Amino acid sequence: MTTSTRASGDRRRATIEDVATAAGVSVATVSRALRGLPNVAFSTRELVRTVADSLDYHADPAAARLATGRSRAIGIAVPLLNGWYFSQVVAGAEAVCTEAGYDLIVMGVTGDEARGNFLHGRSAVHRRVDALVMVDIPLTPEETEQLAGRGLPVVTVGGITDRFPSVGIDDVEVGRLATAHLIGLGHRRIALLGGQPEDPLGFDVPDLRRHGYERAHAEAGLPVDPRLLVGGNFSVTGGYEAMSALLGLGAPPTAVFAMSDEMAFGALWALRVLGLRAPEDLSVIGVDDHDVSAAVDLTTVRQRVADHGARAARLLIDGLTGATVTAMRHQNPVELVQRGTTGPPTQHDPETPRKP
Amino acid sequence: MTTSTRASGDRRRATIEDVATAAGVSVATVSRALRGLPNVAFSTRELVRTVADSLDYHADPAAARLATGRSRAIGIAVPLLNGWYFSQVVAGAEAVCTEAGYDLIVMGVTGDEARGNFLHGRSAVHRRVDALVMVDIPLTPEETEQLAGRGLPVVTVGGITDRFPSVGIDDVEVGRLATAHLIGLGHRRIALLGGQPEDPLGFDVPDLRRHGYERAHAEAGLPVDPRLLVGGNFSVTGGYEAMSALLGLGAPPTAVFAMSDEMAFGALWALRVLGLRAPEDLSVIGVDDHDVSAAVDLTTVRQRVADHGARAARLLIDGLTGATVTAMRHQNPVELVQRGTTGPPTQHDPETPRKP
DNA sequence: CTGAAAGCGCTAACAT
DNA sequence: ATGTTAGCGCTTTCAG
Repeated sequence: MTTSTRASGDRRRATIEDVATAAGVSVATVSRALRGLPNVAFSTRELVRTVADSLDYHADPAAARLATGRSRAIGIAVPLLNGWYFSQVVAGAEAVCTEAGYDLIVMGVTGDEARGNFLHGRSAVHRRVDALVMVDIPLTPEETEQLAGRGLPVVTVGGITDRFPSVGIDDVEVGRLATAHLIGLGHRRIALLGGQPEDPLGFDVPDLRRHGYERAHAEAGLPVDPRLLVGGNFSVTGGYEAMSALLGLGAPPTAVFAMSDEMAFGALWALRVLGLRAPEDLSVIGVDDHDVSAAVDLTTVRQRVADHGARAARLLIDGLTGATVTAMRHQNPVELVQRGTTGPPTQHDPETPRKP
Repeated sequence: MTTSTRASGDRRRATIEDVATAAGVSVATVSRALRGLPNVAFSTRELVRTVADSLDYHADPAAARLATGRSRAIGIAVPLLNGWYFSQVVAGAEAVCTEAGYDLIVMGVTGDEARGNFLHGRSAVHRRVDALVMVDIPLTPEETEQLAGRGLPVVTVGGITDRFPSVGIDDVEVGRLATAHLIGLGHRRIALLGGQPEDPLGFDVPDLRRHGYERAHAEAGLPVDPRLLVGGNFSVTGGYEAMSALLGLGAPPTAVFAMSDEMAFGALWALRVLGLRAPEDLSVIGVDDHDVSAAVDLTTVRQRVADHGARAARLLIDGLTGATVTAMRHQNPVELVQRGTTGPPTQHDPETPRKP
């Protein structure tokens, strides 16, 4: 075969000089004309455009970057690119960037080591991007400072720092809303599927949602049973395992609030395996309104995830183009979407429906 | 508030000159030392490294790109970044790129207009990336030529061209495998949930899988009922709608082969809404082995999606670093994962289980 | 083994 | 309105 590395039509790309020569003007004029700068005669501009087109000329971004200091690229750092939530955020950001003529550079930042590299130097952050969106990357105060010290505009999605604007939702409210829904239905033993118990640093979304869960209990004058708080790793299998464990408890819950729909899917899976059903045997509520949530009739707290990414990108691009960012926190609304996996608790003895 | 656009510690970044001066050597030596080039005294190299570190120096990628012509970035073009399949591919590519020290620039290319812009010029393809992976972007022969003419290494994922290496699966086999499974179970009226009937250009995965579906029928001596071939748009809701329509047919199918798990989820959804169940009332099989497929017990044809992206990136990076790409098509294996949504057809009158 | 210097392609003063 | 020119920060001959 032929290696695609050596393609055929490898004719040298046109440079600004080629255009200038062909159009009979100077390179400066070409630059001005093509970028829509003032002080170019209409006819000249037209001419230059035509010539440039015919030569399929486009300014080399690296050269432009070197000369201007701006790269027209924004970076987006996400832990684990797979996972519905993150891909939605990236999709939202991508749409805005593309439409604004910015490139989007995605960087997976998973684990402490990657975060170190990332924050340190070698990574793409360096001078490749004009701005950065950090999606739920936990940052220590020192790291925050360090990043801020880079002089790079940053917007976070999800987490909140005291240095950068952020976009996200009221996570406490999410937890409260979901839990109150369950309590309102009559549930008293409500399990919580959250992040890892040993979550290293302050990725605080799980904590906030748990606060909401606790608050709802407090508002209803209900106690929280700590044995009902388990980690589900925000994944389908994590939810499955956590739910399986919960169902093995002496006094299992009658409902579960999963902090993400993917964990809720895992919970439903665990129920099915044991021959149990939602909401008859146990109610399940998630968070996100994942694409397949409607398909499995999952009650959930919807958030407009793609919009988080879009707003973050918009904020950054607007800031880059001179606008002043006006608020620190950009809160998106959440909404309870009541579907079929939640209902009143059944009155049968909770001990009965163990593994058939 | 303070706009993050004007950050504080905006001290000028160290340049190679700064390092050279501080180390008392020339910039050329710094360049050589830092990039591990030969002909640098061990002690000099150590010195330069230390100084560079202490100055937090990192070569400006744009300047390096300008001088070398290489950007250490690869682009990945995907139609719609959301969607499980694409985000998996991107995740796979991202992992390889990060580990190889390449940036990954994602570009959403949806619709003809975007494809035009993309292939033409303005987009990031231009000189920003050293190589490009095109994920299921339909290309006319002319577009293929045009792209090849750019002299940019390209690898496609999914689709096959006669110009670029590609990675993917045997889509005909996927269709055959899924359909044969159903036929083996005793099904005779098997519906097909595929792409859009009016699919503009040759995004040919749906066609190939349909061929497999037809082949399985042929091998079993079974006829294909064209009324059972419907488009599901590769989305959950598309699958839902298509399945709903199928169930309204005078003689509904007893099984359905959905070309993606997401459509299969939609099909299951439609069944549930009508009070039907899989596999009792109708068997459902998908393709992908989506994260939630196990959770809903969906039988499917598994493909290692993230690996597609990883291999594509690997191929490109290896090619960039001098290796010769050895094959045109890199086929990943597929595998039937038998779960609970497929079973023998029920013998009751197919007319009976209409909407209760 | 190391240094000097010529670019890479573009932008941004500064002329004119 | 347009042209000249000095960089931007790095790599890479070519000398030594």
